[in-house]
Amino acid sequence: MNQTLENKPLYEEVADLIREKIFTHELAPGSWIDEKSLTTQFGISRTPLREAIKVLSSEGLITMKIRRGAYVTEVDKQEIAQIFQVIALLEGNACKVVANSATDQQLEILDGIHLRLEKAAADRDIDRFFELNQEFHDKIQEISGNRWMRKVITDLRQVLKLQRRNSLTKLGRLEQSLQEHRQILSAIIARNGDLAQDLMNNHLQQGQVAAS
Amino acid sequence: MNQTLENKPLYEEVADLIREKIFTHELAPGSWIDEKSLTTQFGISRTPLREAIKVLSSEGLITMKIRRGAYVTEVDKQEIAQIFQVIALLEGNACKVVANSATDQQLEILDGIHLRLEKAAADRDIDRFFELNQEFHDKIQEISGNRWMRKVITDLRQVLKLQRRNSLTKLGRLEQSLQEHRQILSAIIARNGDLAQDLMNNHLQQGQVAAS
DNA sequence: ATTATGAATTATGAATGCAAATTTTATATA
DNA sequence: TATATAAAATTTGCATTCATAATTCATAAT
Repeated sequence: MNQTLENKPLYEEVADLIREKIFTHELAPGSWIDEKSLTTQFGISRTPLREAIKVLSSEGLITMKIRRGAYVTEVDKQEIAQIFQVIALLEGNACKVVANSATDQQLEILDGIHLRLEKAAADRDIDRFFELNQEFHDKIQEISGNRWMRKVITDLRQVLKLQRRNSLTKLGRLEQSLQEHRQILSAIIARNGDLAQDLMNNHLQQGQVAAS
Repeated sequence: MNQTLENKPLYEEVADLIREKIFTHELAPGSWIDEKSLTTQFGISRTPLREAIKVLSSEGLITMKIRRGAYVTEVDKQEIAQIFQVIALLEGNACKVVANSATDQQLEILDGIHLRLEKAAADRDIDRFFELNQEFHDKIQEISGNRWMRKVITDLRQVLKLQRRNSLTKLGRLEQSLQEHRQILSAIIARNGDLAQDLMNNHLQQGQVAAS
């Protein structure tokens, strides 16, 4: 009966907080992680902090140097390109799976998200656009149903977020991106798996170019 | 001048040790990780042990339950299939890249590994066969040059190793596997990227079937 | 005999303590 | 002034300690 009501272990909350700091560049790539500073900032001891650092390290967000502390990972352009390549491959495949095997109901949900995405774009509501853009991609992965692929994509996207200038930031690219989403969705609804795959793959490769 | 000669931080060594225990099923899937037992076994304190556990947890090898310890992850058949799917997709792509852009020298190295693989198979040297099989796959990934793809594959392969009955264990499958490697290598050497991709993809999907 | 209650034990999560290594600062030497 | 050296301060890695939650065990009630 006693369902553990507890929230989260402290080290996970701390990991979340540090992730935020990294993504906002309050902790910029290459910068040193000051344990003492963070413990006083969070009002905790070093133990859960160091556990959090280890987690972030194995996620690739933090790089540890032996006996000289932890640093925010720096990713160069080439690595960004490599990560995009992997994500494009995986999300492309997810699109194919969705096109080939999603239920009509699922496609309706996807269509709904896209509709709201169009609306946000029309309203020039950038934040909402980003949010729904993410939701669109997420939903495709969810429908495709491969938990592990999803985990991989999530982890890699996280590493991409290390760079400040993310894709799609330019308004022009936004318009282009929307156009591409339309095509992807059409291909999926038309049950054209191969086309959907190619389009998504291309869509993500485009994003990479825009980011550089 | 002072190149840090130090080996590894303790928590990493401990993580390696626990990984071994997990792969040999000395710590079987679902079993509880007894911290006290491990600390006495390794002659260390709980701090580095718990850091190691956190790392293994974010690798997916260990699952933490709040306030009730860590357990070796159990993966069901469906998840194994999903992981295989992702690996097949990635390694297939790696093959394509290699076929399309490897230097002749690199192909010779690959050919050399395959030769030794044939030899091991002829000698019925199973251990050596496994080793070289792994090396063949690794080398393809190395040549394809995508560091992040490699990391993803390595991590996923690790999770696959949670199940005892791995692919290729049957001798019959070994013969079949060798045959498939031959074809893959041929396609690569023939610079037929699409074929190489399909063959590798298939090769890995076959492995999955054999594992079930 | 079976279930419920509470005390004793054990395990987890987190803070603190300590030794060794690194970095910084101060001082001496060329 | 620039460089080398030594002392001081900081930081890291790991061990230990402590509070609280979970489990086990013993006892009592039905």
